[in-house]
This record gives sequence, structure tokens and C-alpha cells, in this order.
Amino acid sequence: MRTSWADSVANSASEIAVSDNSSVPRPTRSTYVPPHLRNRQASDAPNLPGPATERATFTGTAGGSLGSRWSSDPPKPEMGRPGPGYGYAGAVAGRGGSGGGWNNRSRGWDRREREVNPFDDDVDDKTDDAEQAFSEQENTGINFDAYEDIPVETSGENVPPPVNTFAEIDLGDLLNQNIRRCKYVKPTPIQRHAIPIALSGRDLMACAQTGSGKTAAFCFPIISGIMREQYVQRPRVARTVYPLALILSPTRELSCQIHDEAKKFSYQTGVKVVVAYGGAPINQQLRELERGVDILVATPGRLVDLLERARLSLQMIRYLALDEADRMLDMGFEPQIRKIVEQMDMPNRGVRQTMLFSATFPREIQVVYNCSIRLASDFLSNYIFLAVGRVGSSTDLIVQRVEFVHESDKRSHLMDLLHAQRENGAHGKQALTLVFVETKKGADSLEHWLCINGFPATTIHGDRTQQERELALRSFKTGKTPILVATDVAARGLDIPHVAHVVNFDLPNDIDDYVHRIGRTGRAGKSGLATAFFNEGNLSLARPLAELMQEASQEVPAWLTRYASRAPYGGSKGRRSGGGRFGGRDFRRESSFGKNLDYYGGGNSGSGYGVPSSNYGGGYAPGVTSAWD
DNA sequence: AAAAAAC
Repeated sequence: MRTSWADSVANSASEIAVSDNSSVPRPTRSTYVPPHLRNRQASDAPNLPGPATERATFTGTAGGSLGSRWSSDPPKPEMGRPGPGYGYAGAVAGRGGSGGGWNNRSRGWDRREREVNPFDDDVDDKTDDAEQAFSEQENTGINFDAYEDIPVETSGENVPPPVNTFAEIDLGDLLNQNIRRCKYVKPTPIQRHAIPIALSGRDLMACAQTGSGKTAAFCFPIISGIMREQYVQRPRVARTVYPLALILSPTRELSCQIHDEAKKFSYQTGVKVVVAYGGAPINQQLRELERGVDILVATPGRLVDLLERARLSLQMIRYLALDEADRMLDMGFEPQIRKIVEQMDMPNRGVRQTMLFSATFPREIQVVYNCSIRLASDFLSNYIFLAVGRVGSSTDLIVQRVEFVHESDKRSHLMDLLHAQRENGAHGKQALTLVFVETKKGADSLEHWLCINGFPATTIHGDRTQQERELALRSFKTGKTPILVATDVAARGLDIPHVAHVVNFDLPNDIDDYVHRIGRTGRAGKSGLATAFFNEGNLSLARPLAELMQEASQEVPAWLTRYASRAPYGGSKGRRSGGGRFGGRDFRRESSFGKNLDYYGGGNSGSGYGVPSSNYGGGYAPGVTSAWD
């Protein structure tokens, strides 16, 4: 059932109280309160944990809260969730918190001591002036005005209503403290909607631009849920670890970024976050895992490696999150993801909670395609679809330009842009510019050419070592090399503050990739510029690009409109993934109309992509994308 | 066709 935001609010009270997924044996996290916290007021929250509160970790051992991390008491990292490396059985803690694990107290102490303060660290780590200068704006200056008008669509059964403040959500005192430390004042639209849904235990497919607070939207409920568990009795198998949550992402850098954020959110909650990805020595990651893991952030290849070595089991996974899920489920990744989700020891959908997040969700990922393959529906159970209007990519926060540039003129044209930018920039400094190219070789050669022409550039792509990739990213972020030439490895999810300009030196073939790429600028409500070099090689993109720009109230050059009208039917996939200002649409409805099942054969909605066909019964009429328009 | 993702 498609419901609008307003409908959700109207229906709210009855629906949220009941766990909506009655057919699924899943704890109703939204309502559960551990016994020791019942009748307890929020005002009981302790002060920010500091050295003074540390003692409570060891004086409170006899309390009924043993084994639970859902507590305003300082966390007890060891209790109730012994990592396999600890040498005592999960059953000990599982008995409801007898003091069984206390011979490990020094180890627990050590771990607390060793937990680096990610907030202080943040300051130390970013030694560059730019970061310091921007940091205030970064944390508190999120342009929330830009968020106010954002349209939201939800569909699915019994959608929990959104919240307006973090205070309305019972995330737990410890997590709330970290939210304050992050200086998050109020939830972003995706957070307002996704967090209540996730907390109610429902599966979720969410469309929202990265940079709009997606990571927190799935991390908060996961961390909160893990803290709520009274205890989790995990199997004890030598050298095998059993995380409770798995977060998958398509690139190593993105996994690192999610890990860094999740560490902040889980600081001093006792919830342990570990990252695993390829291109880095596996031994260090293994050691980290052995020290205990609740939330594992990983790229698929390294994860499969760990599973095959039996150093990791997915048996205890309760939460599965796929970031950039459209990429994770596309042709290249699908077999690996299927292996991880369906052919290892992961609990079935419905048993675990599954959340897919992306800026775009092509219909072929949502519904049947290739006759038999189901993607999202294989992984999700009675899910809620949530689409939050794009922050930036399709609004006027990003100015999109398209220029007709012949292949042979691209370099000199780029040079002109960079020169102009440098002259107009403050103090003659080059603004951070991200240049996307098609191939790895092309990236190297363009980087070299820029460097010998006086523009400090670096490059990131899959042929570089992980060390080189990370160095390049750092060098770009700090402004040491203000130009980064990148392949699509950098297209998704990467949160690089202060990217002023994204240049599509080579346009992608898929409009969704274009959306992801330009989303590297104009983040968190800030403005940005995106310039595309278009020529005869990009004809298939003419129509979807012209439409996208038009929807975003961008100036579409007349020549592009002409190309678009001449273009053969369809974009790269014969559709636009989003209607209007939305990052996507729930295609379940359409698929339920029997006569509309030929859409993947190319015969869909003859009126064009993005515009629902006449027999589509949803809330979109042609030209009307939502009640907010 | 390219890119990404394990050793």
C-alpha cells in the first residue's frame, strides 16, 4: 500500500505499536525495554562518560543489567558477548549474567582503555588547515533548510511514522551521547523515516543520496538493537567469529568510511565494529576480528575469503545492510552477494533484518528480470520501500552543465576549466575537482598530463595498490593535489568534503552512474558544480540526461534536447530509475499488474521512462511526482 | 565494454 508521509502520520499510532511483521518470528525491538530500565526516565542519563564513570563498569557487576548493553551505565564490553577469543563460553554469560566472565576483567579494562576516542581523534587526524577551518561548518552547518522541502514516499504495509527529533527515538543513552558528540542536532529526512522503520524490525529498501545521512540511518538501529540484546549466546568454535550485523559495500574506501562512522556511533557502547577488505594484509584484520566483533563492515571478496577460511561465520547475523545496494546487486557483484547471503550460513530473510540503501534502485533489481532472477525480493521480507528526494543531485544544489566536447578536445577543454577555476578561486587556489574518466589507463594518462601541465593531480582506480588509493584520497582531501582523476571506483558513496566541481570527462553509459558521480559534490545540503563533456559517443545518454536535468530545473542546451528527441527509445536500461525528484520508486506495485509484466522486454510505459504507464495504479500521475510538488 | 571485488 502506498502511503504518503501524511498518511503515515495519520495511521501512525495503531501501526507502530504492533509489530507489523507478524508472520515473522522477530523480536519487536521498538517496544522491548530490558527489565532494569523499565519505569526509568531519560533524565537518569549519566553525564558524558569520562574517567569518573569508568568505575561503574566494575562495581556494577552484580546488577540485573549484566549482559545487556542497553543501559545508561557504562558498557561492559565483555559481558554477554564473549568473542570466541576470550576463552570462556558464551553459555556463562548466557545464564543471565552470572559473574562468570570476570576473570577477564583486566582484558575488558584494557579494551576500554584502548578504545580511541574517535571524536578527539578526528581533530588530531585531520591536520590540514582546510579541514580545521571547515570543521565547524561540517558538523553544525548542514544546510537543513535544503532538507525541509524534500518529498518522501513510502510504501509497504504498516509503515511506522517518521520522527522529527532524535529525542523521540529510544536509541539508548550511550548512542544518544555519541549522536550529540557528532553534533547531529536533528535527523535528516532519511533518518527521520528509516530509523523508526528499522527499529520496528522491518526490512527496508531505501533510496536516498549519500551525503544525506544514510550511514547513520542504518547504523543507529543496528547499534541500538545490539545494545538492547540482553545477551547473545554465540557459538564457541576455535578461531571462528560470529558477528551480529554485516554491512556490505562495493568499494574498499567506502567500507573504511562506513567503519569510521560506525566507530563514532558505537563509541563506548561496547558494540565492536570491525572492517575487512581486500588489498590490505589479512592478518591484521584477523587479529581485529579475534578481539571480538559485533558489526562487520566488509567488501565482498575479502568477506568470502574469511568465510572460506572458516574464520568467520554468518550464523548469528541479525542485521544485514547493503550500502549502494544497486551496485551490490548488479551483474558484476550479484553472484558474490548471492553466495554470501544465500549460500553460506546466513539466517534466512525474515529471520534476519535486511536493509538495502542506495541513491538509485533500477527496476530490474526490484522485480523479476531475465525470466527467473529475483534480486531484492530474494533478500527482503515484506519490506518497506522508502524514497527520499535527492539532496543535491536533482535539486538546484548542484548546478549541472553539459558541454559538447569532441574527444580530441577534451584535455584542452578541461585545462580551460581548471584555469578559469583557479583564477576565480579564492587566493588563486584550486578548488577540489573530481574528474571522472572511463578507464583505468585513461585515468593514469590524464593524471600525468595534468601534472606536467602544472595542475597537481592524483588518481584513484582499481589498478592501483590499496596504499596508493588511500594516499591519493588523502592527498586530494587535504588539497595537496586538488584534482583527483577517478574511475567509477570513486563514484559511489565516498564522502569527500568540499568537492566544488565534478567533471564528467568521460560520461558513463548509465544515467544512474551519472547521478552517483555528481553526488560527490553538493553534499550535506551544500552547493556544487557538475560539468559533463558530451559528444557523439554519448548518444544513448542524451535522453535520460536531458530529462534528469530538466527535472532538476537545470538549463538544458538546445543541442542536447535535439539529440534527446532523436535518440532511440530508452536510456541505457530503458528507464529512469527515479520519478521526478525521487531517488527511486517502488516497483512492486507495477509488477503486480499482470498486463504490465512485459516492461523488462522493452515494452514498458510507452510514454517514456520515469513516467508511469497508464495502468500504473500508484500515486504518480504523469508530471505529478508527489503531493509536495 | 569497463569497473569493482581475494589470495
